[in-house]
Amino acid sequence: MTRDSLIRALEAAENHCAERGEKLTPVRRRVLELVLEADAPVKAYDLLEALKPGPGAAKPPTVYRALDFLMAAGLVHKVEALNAFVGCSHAHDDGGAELFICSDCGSVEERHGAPDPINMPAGFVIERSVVEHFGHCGNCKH
Amino acid sequence: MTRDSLIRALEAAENHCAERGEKLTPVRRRVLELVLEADAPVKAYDLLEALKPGPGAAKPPTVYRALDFLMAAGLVHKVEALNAFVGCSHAHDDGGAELFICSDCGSVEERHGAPDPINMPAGFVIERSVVEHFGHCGNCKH
DNA sequence: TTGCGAGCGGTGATATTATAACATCCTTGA
DNA sequence: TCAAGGATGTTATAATATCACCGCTCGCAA
Repeated sequence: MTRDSLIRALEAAENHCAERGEKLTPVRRRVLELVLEADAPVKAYDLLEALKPGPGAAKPPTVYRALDFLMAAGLVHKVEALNAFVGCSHAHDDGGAELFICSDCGSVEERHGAPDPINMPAGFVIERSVVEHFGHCGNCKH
Repeated sequence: MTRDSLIRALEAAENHCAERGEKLTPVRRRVLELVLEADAPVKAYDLLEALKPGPGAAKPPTVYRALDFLMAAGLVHKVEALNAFVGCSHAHDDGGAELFICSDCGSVEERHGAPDPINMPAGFVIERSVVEHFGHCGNCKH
């Protein structure tokens, strides 16, 4: 992600939060920035490290609270199978995304609006879906 | 799961391992039994508890090794979003399953053979997919 | 101005999940 | 018998996540 698009994404995030009547506070903004800067899913404790260049080091709850907020706002997604987080420049309030994660370069592509699965058990009503595909992206193909 | 079908599942698992040139040892068998008995995803440390009625209590690596083996054999699946495990009476060597998990009663239904996602990024080759749907099953529907 | 309440973040402790590293034991086959 | 491999036992620790409590600040209304 280029410097420019990062700045644009942060502004968009700011607006997105404002629309929801919420605040993108400095901590939240900084965490989002770190997640967006990364070119791969980021671990919570790596964020923690990145946040503590000064003496008043951030503690785990700070990071997890920021991540919870950002996830609720649709600005960040959790990669459940990795216990890691990815940023998402185009916020959406719809539920989960479908993620394509390259095991070689770590890049993540996000898709939305997949149709309901076929073969769904009778009567089942989906509330939240976790869909994560691991493999090799076009650039890293073997 | 009824007592009878549990026994049949364990026998099938035994055969399945034998076909693969592997052994369903007592620890592995006991772990599989506990996972199958549960009517909801089970946590590794709950298995650990269940395994230590005696003085020679099981330690975490024991459980995780058994789970790793069972997952490799396709007898158990991990629910990534819950850090929990579900048994699977009909072993399959194909990759991941598509799971439908009821948030009310904890029941898990498993499906296979979903088509490749539409909208896949160009050139992406999927190696492993994690697909977990959370919601309400037919019996618990609101 | 004062007092209140909500939201946010700081802090210390702790819970939960998972693995590393090494020792022991048992089976199998040369 | 002996070596090799695999399975398990054991101790310790790493990695991930949450709890509970505190104090700050801001907006608002009495």
